[in-house]
Amino acid sequence: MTTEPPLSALDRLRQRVAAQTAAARPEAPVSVHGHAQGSPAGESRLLEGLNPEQRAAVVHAGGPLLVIAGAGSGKTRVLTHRIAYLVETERARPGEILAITFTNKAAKEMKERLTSLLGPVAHRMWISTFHSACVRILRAEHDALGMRSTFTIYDSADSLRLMNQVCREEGIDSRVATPKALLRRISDLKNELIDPDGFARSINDEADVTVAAAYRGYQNRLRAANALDFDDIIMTTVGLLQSHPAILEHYQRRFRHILVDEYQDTNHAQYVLIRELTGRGESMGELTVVGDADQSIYAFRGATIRNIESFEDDYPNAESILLEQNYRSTQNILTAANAVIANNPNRRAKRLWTDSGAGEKVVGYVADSEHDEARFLVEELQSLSGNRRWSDVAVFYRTNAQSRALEEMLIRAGIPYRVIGGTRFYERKEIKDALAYLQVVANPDDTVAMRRIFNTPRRGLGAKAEDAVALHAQRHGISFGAALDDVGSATYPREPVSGLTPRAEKAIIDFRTILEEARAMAESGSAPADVLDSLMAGSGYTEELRRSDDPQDEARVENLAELHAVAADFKKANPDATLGDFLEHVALVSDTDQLPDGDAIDEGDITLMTVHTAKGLEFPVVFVTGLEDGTFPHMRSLADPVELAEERRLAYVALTRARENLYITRASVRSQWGAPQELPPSRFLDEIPDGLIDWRRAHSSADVLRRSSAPRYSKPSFGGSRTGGTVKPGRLDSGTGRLDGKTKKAAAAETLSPEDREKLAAAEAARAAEQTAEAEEVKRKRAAAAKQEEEKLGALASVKPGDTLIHKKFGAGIVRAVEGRGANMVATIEFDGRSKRLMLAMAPLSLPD
DNA sequence: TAGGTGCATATTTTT
DNA sequence: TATGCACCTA
Repeated sequence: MTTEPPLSALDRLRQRVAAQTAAARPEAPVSVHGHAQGSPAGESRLLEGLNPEQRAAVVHAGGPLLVIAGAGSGKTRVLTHRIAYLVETERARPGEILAITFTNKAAKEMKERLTSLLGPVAHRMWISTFHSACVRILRAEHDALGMRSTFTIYDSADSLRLMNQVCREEGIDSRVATPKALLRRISDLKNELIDPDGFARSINDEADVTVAAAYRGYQNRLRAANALDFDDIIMTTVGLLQSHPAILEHYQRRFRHILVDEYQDTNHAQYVLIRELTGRGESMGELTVVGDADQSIYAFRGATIRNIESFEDDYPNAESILLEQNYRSTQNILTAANAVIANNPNRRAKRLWTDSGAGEKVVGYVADSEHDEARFLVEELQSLSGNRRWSDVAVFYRTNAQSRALEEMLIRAGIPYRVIGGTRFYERKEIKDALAYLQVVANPDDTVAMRRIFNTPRRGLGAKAEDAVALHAQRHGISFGAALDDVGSATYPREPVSGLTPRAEKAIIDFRTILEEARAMAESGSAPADVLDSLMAGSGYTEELRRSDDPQDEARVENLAELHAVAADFKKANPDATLGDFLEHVALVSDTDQLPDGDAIDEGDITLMTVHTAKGLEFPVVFVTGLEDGTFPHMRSLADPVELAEERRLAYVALTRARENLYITRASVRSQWGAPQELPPSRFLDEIPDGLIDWRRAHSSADVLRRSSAPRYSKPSFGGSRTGGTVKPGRLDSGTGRLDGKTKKAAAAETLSPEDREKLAAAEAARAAEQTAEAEEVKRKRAAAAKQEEEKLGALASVKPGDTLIHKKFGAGIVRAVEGRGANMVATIEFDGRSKRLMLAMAPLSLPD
């Protein structure tokens, strides 16, 4: 990102013109105004090749502008060209521009495009996500907030830990209100800009009293820890601007031009933030928002389509421009997508079209199982392999769990792939631990991080020691971290922490020393990676992982090495960066940002991701899998028309990612956590006109059996119904693309030295011997368990809705529903107002006497 | 206090 | 299926 692109003819011209105009007007160093080479006289090159609507959006001046941009209609092009055009025509200086995106990746892409259009002056613009922009403002204005600039950003896992603490300490019964549900509520409140006081005033039922207490307790603790959660970042910024007119004016003056991408995904807080920054009346800044209500897929996070739908009411003199011409997909793909989205009620009519021709039909396949679906995918990939690069292909699914079956088959076929998202790097335990160490170094008051690592790795500090320190902290109104300073000796007027064994005291003092050393390093400007090393070595964290014989811990060491590399890279890209900057980067950057950027890959891998992650991307070949009612649309949306509409928009997003070839597949039986379930076709499939689909297989085996009035409950047959096309592993060149975590491992195994390989073999032999001994024991145990289970199942197998069962913990409950069979039988049971899904084989359930 | 076991819980989606 | 928490025991 820091390397500058090579000079193009345009660049050279730009520099020459810039030199001329700079002499006349030092304010505008980059104007290419008036240059007319290769374009109609007097016309900017930035308008070339735009259709009339796009052009209108680029040149629009004056009042607020709403660009409704259908999928693939050249939205990013319009945004970047509009910004460049503003600068070129001298209506704006680069420093006056604030462009907001939702993802770091989109921001990065926009920066790159603008740099290539305008040159390095693009760096003077603020092009960032809502969250980074707000953090930047908050760090600059921390004094006005009464916070230290070293504040920590809590991710949802940190928030959850903190909420658990709140529940424990405030005596909130976590069965009445789970910490997760409380956080959900609080997040909604923050997105609506309602603070604890505001909420307390509006309470009207008993349950809200708990929420109010939790909210207040949670917020107080965040403050005490000098920390903000994700939602706070926006809400606090809005609060800051609203309560400090001088600061607000400063930013209003600075950002004369505000552009917001994906406006349909803004929530109320973000909406207000933009409104405040834009200002009103005479001095109002120029606002451009771009979005597509049909692609709003983040309502669950507080996004509201209302913002885009009522833009014209919010800004009465607004102009709207509709971009319907699609430059991405074939007409068949667009017609399919249009047909699906047309089923959503109350939407503003919009129909994408293209002049690029009908293209191929959409290919459909009905599989018997998720394995069969994966096999179809692999077979198609193999037949494509001659004329496509792997990186042309993307496979989408509704939920991350679905990637598993696909991955297994891809591995078997030797097709290189990468999974975006899933178990995120930064959510791994060892990474969170390591970051907690760094966080505590940067912000000693960060209680969540401090308590996380207090006894990690184990240093003999258990609950007792932790309680003693926490009590001391509470008694003196200081943070947990500050309380550690009072172990052994203390600063007047405080006394030393009491209630610690000498052993615990020693352990704490050692722990403190490690942190102090690291803090000294950080303050003297050491690189974050070096601070990390010092902490991991000093605390014995890496050592403990290395000694462990859990194979997972080996991967953990590798992950820590990866984190080290990330820190080193960051330092390289930002030489002046502090430890705090690194932590901020990590907190605000998602794994989605590791998506390969277009041309950076040659052969590459195929890409697997959720539909949400796919938003904003495009691929020549797209597989949309799992089109079953219950999978996509998701189970939880089936009963609610509002949620179902969001699922449909999600389907619309999925279909419109495809440029040339679109595949849609479903599995008639899919196993979700163990139990196979038969699922009907997705309603979205029915919404696609039949003539558009080339069905390779239109019915599952179960369908066929049922039709020929075969016994209803024959076991669904897995695969086997298709002839030919057996998978031949190794038939394909698996590509020289970059390696992801998985392929890397395989590569490592191949490059082992002979000695290492011998060692490996010996270790494996020893393990095998051990295992045979263990296996006997395990077999015996398993037989006993099976017998027990069988006895229990025998008693419970006939349970049906309406029956009463007794649970060891929850007491008597009424069975509401029963799913699955045999060992996988799951019952939904209602206990005293709370309903639980329990596995009959596992749960401590018994029949009433 | 550590380590084992049992069991509940989860599968939406993310800055 | 896999993970993580809560409880119990050594």
